[in-house]
Amino acid sequence: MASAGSSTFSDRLGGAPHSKQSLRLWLKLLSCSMIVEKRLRARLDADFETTLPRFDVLAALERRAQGLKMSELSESLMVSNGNVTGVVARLIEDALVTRTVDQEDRRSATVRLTRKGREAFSAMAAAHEGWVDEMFTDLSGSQCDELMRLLTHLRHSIEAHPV
Amino acid sequence: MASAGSSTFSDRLGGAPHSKQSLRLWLKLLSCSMIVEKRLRARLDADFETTLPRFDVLAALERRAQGLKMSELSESLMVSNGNVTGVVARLIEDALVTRTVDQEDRRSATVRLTRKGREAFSAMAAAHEGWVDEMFTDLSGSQCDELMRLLTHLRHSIEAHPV
DNA sequence: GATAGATATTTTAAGTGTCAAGTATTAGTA
DNA sequence: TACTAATACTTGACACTTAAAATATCTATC
Repeated sequence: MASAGSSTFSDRLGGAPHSKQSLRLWLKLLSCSMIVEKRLRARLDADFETTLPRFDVLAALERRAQGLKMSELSESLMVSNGNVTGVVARLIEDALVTRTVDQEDRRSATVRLTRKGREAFSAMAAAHEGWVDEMFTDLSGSQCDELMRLLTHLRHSIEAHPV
Repeated sequence: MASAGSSTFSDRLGGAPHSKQSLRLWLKLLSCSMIVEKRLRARLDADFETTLPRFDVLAALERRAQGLKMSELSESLMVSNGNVTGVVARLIEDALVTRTVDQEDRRSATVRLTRKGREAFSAMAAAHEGWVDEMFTDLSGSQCDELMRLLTHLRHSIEAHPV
């Protein structure tokens, strides 16, 4: 009693095939994340005249007083090396970070927050947390937990199935 | 018996305050969507020598045989007008779409898939659906449903609370 | 020590994205 | 009809993004 094509059991019960369901879920996930991202970008621009990538770099640095190498930054932010070069260059212009060539290994450089950078970031971070909290307000604590659990599961699935 | 700061009931039971929980959830959501997006971009590039924005434009057009205005495209893709201009220009170079000035209103133009565009898209769409399905494989149908339900709820929350 | 290969980063070229300003056209109105 | 305002879109300036090539430096080996 094989079913046609690649469809499975659930088809015959009127459910969409898994691939269609996955696709719809992916589009929903993407749209949620795009909307939130757009909001955050707009607020960072309006309230702090800065951008999300700049904020992300500051956030990564804030967690490490001893600074981060360029390559650690790009790995932690999941972006390319060349990308970080540009963003950091603009942060240096604004005196929010410093870039020091490592004397043990002169190929590599360490990026650190300046005092001004730390102060600017702490104001932004508080506002950022507030914006997210506001947007997520209608999710109860247990709904957040459940969503977190399912997304963790999803990430495992993604990582277990590199396409 | 007021709690300190802006924390509420749930704090005292050892849970994180809602804002921290929201923030963690947001970062998880973002990372899932970034990973999937990166995978899709890489596969579109490797298998079809194209990009996600191009694919998105073709997908929007494929649903409407009569074509879409530039402004309908930009609204449907949630990007700016100027952005669509560039992507469409490159699709025209590849003869995947046409752009026709409307004779009733010569300010506006309609973009349509060519036969070549339709054929190219249908191959890409099938592959795209397969990639997503593969990455989401470990989510059961009911987990997909639950995730979809929670994300819909989240989107309502976001839209009800414009920051 | 010289030289080959590995590593850390920057540079380059092309695409994507925004906003603001500009252009062309249409619609409304005195 | 002429003038104003609104609309649809493009252009320009800048930021972000990537992959690939280039640069600088270090490491290992002969």
